[in-house]
Amino acid sequence: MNIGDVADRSGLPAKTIRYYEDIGLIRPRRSANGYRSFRESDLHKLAFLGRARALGFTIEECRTLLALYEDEGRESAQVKRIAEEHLERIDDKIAQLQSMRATLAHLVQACAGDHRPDCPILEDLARDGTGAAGADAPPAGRGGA
Amino acid sequence: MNIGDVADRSGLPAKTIRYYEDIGLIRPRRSANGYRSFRESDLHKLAFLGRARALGFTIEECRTLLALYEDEGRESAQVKRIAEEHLERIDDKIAQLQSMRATLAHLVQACAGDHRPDCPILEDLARDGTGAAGADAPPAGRGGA
DNA sequence: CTTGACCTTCCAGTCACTGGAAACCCTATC
DNA sequence: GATAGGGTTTCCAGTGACTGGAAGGTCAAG
Repeated sequence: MNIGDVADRSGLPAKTIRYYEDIGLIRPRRSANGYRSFRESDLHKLAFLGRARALGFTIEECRTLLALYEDEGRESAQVKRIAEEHLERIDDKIAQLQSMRATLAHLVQACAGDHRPDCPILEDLARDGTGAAGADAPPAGRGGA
Repeated sequence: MNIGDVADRSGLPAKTIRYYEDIGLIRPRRSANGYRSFRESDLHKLAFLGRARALGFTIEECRTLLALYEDEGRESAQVKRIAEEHLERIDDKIAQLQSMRATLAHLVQACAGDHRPDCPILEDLARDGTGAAGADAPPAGRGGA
């Protein structure tokens, strides 16, 4: 198979497949003309990678998962640990986005959205929290990170 | 104020503040010794930017929001539109993460996580979905090798 | 005069691609 | 044989929003 075929069958862009070869995730052979020549096993790996990426695993995690997949002597605990860590990351991200969402939705709802300049959204963004107040100002750590 | 002061008071790293100057978000003056010299208004802008970034607005959106903030003749509708678009992006992202989360949580739950190699997580990642099913699969034997 | 904290610029790296240029290869048609 | 059109190759550069680090200038204290 040439790269276009595996791109079609794996759903990954040819560019991405070349990139995956670049970083050593796959090692397709070469035909006499210099074209990459993919075997079914390469396609299989690429599909694996595509699904792992779709679940949000990083490239390095994908590399590890692929290695575990090919290691008959793996322990499922190794795989599970990676997945659990990733799950935690996802949960953190969701929480962060939901917090953003709540604040933003509140502001959007409060904004008239008409021709007048008064805008609660801008007012909130511009509110003073620089510790430049008269008294001592405790740093109000607000959602970030 | 020097950059360290505004960094402390805005909560932004000095590196980020320099970067914001680089891309034209702020324009601090310079002291005779070449140091950046920040006024209260610069600090105010940086705090504004910090909060907008914490809500997930892109740098370009921040640039626009800042311009609107300084434009007395703005219409709140302009601000609201930006915020609403961003809110939609956030919702999309949350949905995507929740879908990942659901799949992953299911797999993690199904995995024994012990010393044995059998692993539903790997099995799922490796499941065949390459369109190479047993029935009609014309060999794509084209070109080279 | 030295120390150490602060500041400066510039370059490179992050992550996972993505776009584009210039050139080569292969097949089909005229 | 020429040409057109696809597919493929490599390499370079850019994305977003910083972040790390090197090499050096500035300043106040001791």
